[in-house]
Amino acid sequence: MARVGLTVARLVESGAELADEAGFDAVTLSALARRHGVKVASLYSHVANSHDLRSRICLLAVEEMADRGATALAGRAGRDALVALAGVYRTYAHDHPGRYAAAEYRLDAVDAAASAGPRHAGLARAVLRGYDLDEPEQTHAVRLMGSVIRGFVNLELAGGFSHGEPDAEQSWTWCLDALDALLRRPADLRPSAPTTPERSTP
Amino acid sequence: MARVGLTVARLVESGAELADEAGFDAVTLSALARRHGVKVASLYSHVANSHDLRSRICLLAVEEMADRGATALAGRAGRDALVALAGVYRTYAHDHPGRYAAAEYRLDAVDAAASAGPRHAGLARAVLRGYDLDEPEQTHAVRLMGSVIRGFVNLELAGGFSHGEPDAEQSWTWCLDALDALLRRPADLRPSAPTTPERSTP
DNA sequence: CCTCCTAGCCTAATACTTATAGGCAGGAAG
DNA sequence: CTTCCTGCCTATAAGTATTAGGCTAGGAGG
Repeated sequence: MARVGLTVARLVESGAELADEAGFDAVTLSALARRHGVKVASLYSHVANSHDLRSRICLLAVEEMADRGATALAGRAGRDALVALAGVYRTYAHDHPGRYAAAEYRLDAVDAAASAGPRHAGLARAVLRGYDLDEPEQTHAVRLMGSVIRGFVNLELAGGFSHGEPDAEQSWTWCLDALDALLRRPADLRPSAPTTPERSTP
Repeated sequence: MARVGLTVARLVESGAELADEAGFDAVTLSALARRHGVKVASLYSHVANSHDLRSRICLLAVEEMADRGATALAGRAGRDALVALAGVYRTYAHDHPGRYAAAEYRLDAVDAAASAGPRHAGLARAVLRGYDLDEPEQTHAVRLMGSVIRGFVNLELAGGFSHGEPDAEQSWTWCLDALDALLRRPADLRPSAPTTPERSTP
């Protein structure tokens, strides 16, 4: 097919496309070889094995998301930034479900360190600059933010909200508003503030 | 091995054990047959195919979690209930990572409907009875709750919080406290209340 | 007691995916 | 021109999924 010759980059790219079309599980060396009109064994000159291929697609997805996140965050702050960043992940997941799934692929420690994982944490922290949170709390907030976004997107993609009255869109904005409100609050709302003394059920 | 003879139930159960030991991906008909000292073809008398097997394990996990959730919720309300239910999922995920992964397995619509998915929604709603939320918002809250829990657990399991200063445990209680505070608030904090007029960045 | 039937496991065969080893051809470098 | 190296190939082998068909022990019925 491709008269250009194979390349790691090209393989990873078409692997990502394949993932988006047929699911990340469908990303197989055989399928990829077929797609390039080439024998399976030939791929081993470019990637070490199928895990290597999948890892690279994972890295690609993580990078792409980080890039878009950085772009989206430019010139925004506060709630605006929060909504923008969260939107990036959700949109990416919708547009590229296979890549998004790839991004959750279990990397080994080496790749994980080299991955753009830290960049994402940086983006989250950038958003939080718009709210004033001190150090122990800021990390908690980063994690909460990540949890909400990832959890919502996963559930939505898994069809968890499919047959709901209020459509997912509304819940999405509601959740982000809630998150924003939460982060904006001074110490009174946030935990580690004195918890009200356990009112038990009426 | 097992002199008792195979059974769907037994296969699913040992499949779940296998998942916890070696990961859900390792749950294969061959592996299961090996584990039972039986030939692969024999399994086809009990399960339709490997997807069927995995689906059943998924259903098992979903059921088990729902059961534990229901138990945990008995006699609890408000924050107490929230913490208990969330704890059930997190603990289950830690104790049975393979089953937890199985629970995210993509079921086809038929199984999905029959699954205990609705039960989980019911549990979430039970928790929310401790807070007073009216209908459009209650659904949003159910989804937010689900997102936070699932997101946090997934990230934690994926090793996302591994090298953090504040350990995951602290972030977990912080997040739940935040969620509790958020749900407890009257209309003022919650969205759909008038949003402050977009203060842009300084 | 004998027959028959069935449940539960088996062998055999096919296909697909991963992986390794080694071969060949054509262009770049000397 | 010769050499070598890159990039693809064939051949081979192992693991998994799935189907077709066969064998057997043990219970139901006569």
